[in-house]
Amino acid sequence: MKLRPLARSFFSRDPRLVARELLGKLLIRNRGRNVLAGRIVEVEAYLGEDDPAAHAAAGMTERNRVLFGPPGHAYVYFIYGQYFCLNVSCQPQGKAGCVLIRALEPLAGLEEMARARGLTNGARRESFGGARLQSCRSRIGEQAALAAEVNLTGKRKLTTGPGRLCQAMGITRARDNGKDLTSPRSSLWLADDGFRPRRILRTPRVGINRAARRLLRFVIADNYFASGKNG
DNA sequence: ATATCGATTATCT
DNA sequence: GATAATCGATATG
Repeated sequence: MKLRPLARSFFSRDPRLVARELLGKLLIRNRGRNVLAGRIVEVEAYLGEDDPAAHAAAGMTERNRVLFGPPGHAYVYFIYGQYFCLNVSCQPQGKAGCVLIRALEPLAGLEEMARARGLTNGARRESFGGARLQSCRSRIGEQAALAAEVNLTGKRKLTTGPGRLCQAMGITRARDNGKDLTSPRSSLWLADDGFRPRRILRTPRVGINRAARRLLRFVIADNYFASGKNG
């Protein structure tokens, strides 16, 4: 399947539209020979200065200035003393707004991700593949299939959650804040592989106090890798 | 299965 | 000095 980068114009719109349409797209990390990739399955829209929950609400500061710059760039911030979160700037230059990427379905570089997340201990180490799960079911039987599902559970811990996915892909403020996400030559970029979500859910945003009732979280319905419920 | 809590620091008031 | 767009561990039903 061919990968198409997302154009600058894709991001130069209302964050609610961008959020909805980012579902199903790919986030790709190029690190020399290594490629880490995941499909976006959960996002949140943060509007401009009229959204009290947005970092842009109080106007431009040193931290959030990427939000006021050109669309399609990474806004990475540090939170709770230990995690990073990745956003994509939206709206034309001068107008703030962004989409927070909250969960990925991991597709490539899972061993690397597990290492970055500190999940390489013991039984979780091996066998992340879906193909292997199929083969377990047919060849080895129920016992092994059960073991493979344990691995699937582990797989969910790689990139479900905004802090986790940044850790898995090595995304930090120092490395990635302000980076252009529309170019395949960038070490971090967004792509369309033709996938379209079947059904999309809207819910309140997670972990905020202000404007807590607005339905600005978008999730691919029934996706195993979205945060919250289990698969 | 749900609830609560501690970690740890850049950023803003 | 208080807060925070989180996570993982622990406690409890």
